[in-house]
Amino acid sequence: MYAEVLIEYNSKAVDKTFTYIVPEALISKIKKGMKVRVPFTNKIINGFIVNILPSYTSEYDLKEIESIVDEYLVLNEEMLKLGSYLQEKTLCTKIAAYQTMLPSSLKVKDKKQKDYSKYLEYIELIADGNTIKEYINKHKTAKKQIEAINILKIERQLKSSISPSVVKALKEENLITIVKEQIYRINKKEKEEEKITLSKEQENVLNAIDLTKQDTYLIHGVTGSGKTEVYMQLIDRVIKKGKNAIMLVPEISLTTQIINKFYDRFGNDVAIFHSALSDGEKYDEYLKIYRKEVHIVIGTRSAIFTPLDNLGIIIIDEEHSDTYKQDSNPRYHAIDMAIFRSKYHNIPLILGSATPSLETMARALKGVYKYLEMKKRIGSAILPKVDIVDMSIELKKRNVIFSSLLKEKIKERLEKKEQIILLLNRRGYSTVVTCKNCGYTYTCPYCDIALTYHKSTNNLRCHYCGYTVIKSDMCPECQEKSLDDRGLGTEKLEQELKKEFPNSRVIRMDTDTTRNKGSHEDIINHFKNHDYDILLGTQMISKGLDFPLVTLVGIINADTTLNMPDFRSAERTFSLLNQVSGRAGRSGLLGEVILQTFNPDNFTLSCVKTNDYMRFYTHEMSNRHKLNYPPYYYITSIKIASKEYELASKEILKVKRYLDSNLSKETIILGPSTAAVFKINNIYRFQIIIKYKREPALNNALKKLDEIYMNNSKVNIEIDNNPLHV
DNA sequence: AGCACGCCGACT
DNA sequence: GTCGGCGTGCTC
Repeated sequence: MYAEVLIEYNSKAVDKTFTYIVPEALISKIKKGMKVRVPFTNKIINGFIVNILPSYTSEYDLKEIESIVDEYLVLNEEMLKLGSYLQEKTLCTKIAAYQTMLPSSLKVKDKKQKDYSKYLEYIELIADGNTIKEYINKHKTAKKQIEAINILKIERQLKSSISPSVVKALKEENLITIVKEQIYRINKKEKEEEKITLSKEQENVLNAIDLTKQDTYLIHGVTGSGKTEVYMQLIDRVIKKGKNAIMLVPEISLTTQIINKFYDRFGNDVAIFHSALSDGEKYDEYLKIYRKEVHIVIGTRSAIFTPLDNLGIIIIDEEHSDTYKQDSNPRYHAIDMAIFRSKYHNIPLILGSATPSLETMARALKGVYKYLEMKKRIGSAILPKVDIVDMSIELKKRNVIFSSLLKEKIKERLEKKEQIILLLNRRGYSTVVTCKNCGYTYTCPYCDIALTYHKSTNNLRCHYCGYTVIKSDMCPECQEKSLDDRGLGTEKLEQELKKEFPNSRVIRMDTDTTRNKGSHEDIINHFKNHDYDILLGTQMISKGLDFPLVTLVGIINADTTLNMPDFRSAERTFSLLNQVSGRAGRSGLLGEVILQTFNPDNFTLSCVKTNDYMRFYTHEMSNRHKLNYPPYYYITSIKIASKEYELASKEILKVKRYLDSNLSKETIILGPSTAAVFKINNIYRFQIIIKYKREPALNNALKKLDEIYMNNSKVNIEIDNNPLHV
């Protein structure tokens, strides 16, 4: 017997199968999808069996498989197919595709698999009554030992509860034994039964979903409309049919409240997966799945690969979230993988959001996805009232950070003992130049995106098409010397807040204050307990949080996201502001939102004010149509990276020429231009953007380009299909 | 990826 | 005359 094996070297040069002889001893055990160790050149390394051949003839002198890594760790047929789909979609190596499908703790690092299992050790009495009596009579002076024996007669004890010297003595006499029991790090929670009455809208959505066949549904429900309850009802029905469910959430640490709801409802039937788990915790959760002890998996992006068989439903909450696209290789989108799996199992895929991505919405309106709507908040809660404040007027009153209105409202809430959330989305990595006086931002006349400032050359560039303009000292709009390329940060805001409201209790949540494990949860719990009055933070405060006492949301500067140099900045702004606004007034109390901006007439912001997704959608779609952006066109970005500036700029031109002559006339090839992050670690990056509606030649062209640079150590190529950030 | 082989420059 | 630079190609 022979086996085709993929070598665990993530390199294009060895991205093919190598055939090995299956030794006699392994023939009965070997399976497709198994991880094995094989001799390769002069080393023993890991590999994956992707195929088994009864016979094989070769000019090579074939070697034998050395051993099996783990008999139980087998990628099933579905996973093998999903892997090759992933590879095809992202052009990554085959081995990288399979590796991303396994949790990192189960990847074999080097020689030996580490034992991640966690145990509790118990001491049990094993000797019979007579032996014990004899022993006690012989050792009347050993008080501690006798005491231990008497306790153990009643019940076995944790090893740690008895002194090691006593244990040693009793063990030597064979009176006791030590039993190791594996435990899970994340433990069972008891179910809490509660009576649920569904709203009419929730009922309607549930009834519209057919669990017996594949369909992709979009549940478009406003914040607080009770989508989570719908998910739980669906999962409940699926489990009752004896099937399993996967639910993806954007970031678990930010959605602890949802997780807790699931624990309350389903108890120990839930396994969770996210990057903040330790390797051991991941191993335990994986084991629960492997042992078929759980029916529900909740996790972030990579949880779409959990090898649950007999799937009954896949749910993707907050489907518009950027976190579902991996921004390193392989650059896959969880929704694509979910569609593949739902088709494989012939089961429904549920996409849920208050602000669906334009791509998803367009598909829903075209009937590709089934569209379900939830327009009302549950119970007595109504959507908050949104006020827009023009900061350029406030600036003249010397209100740099807080407008008079926001100050007044904060004071009011503090007096009423209600809570406040303040959002300050710190400027991203791109340097966008804005006028502090009038809010003017440099934008590209051709691509309608913000230009990026390059300090070294003092000019502004469009990294889509390469348009360049010199930065002037004065604002081209209002002629004031007030152009600024830096923004206000959360830390500064916290200080200002304490100055302005010295008696308020302020807690800050951003990447700096949440670095430690569990700190997210701590902050959320403290705020929920009303230990603090004001929660201030970046966009991580916008997701899935439910604080009944929050009645005011302040958006310090709505322009930071609006001005990101990306064609999706309006969409992201709408989604972010809509979500954070949705944090206000979730119980009976009326919520209010104060939105500070230099662009009070901005269309996106006006849609946030009226909470009008459809108006935003229609307008933004016509923009996308005019400028040939998704969902009207697909986008693929190609980046060339090299330590040598000259070489990189020369190679990107070659790529451009290649594409020009190999792609159809209808396809738009933009650039080359400098990439958004042009120079990191002394590596220069140039990029080309391809926009196309239908381009059958594209995949082959990309594969060719990939091959050309495969063995080039000086130049690297990065290809991203449907990039999130261009 | 990792390693061997191989073909040209500056040294004991 | 040799040591070593890294470019090229191969690994079942």
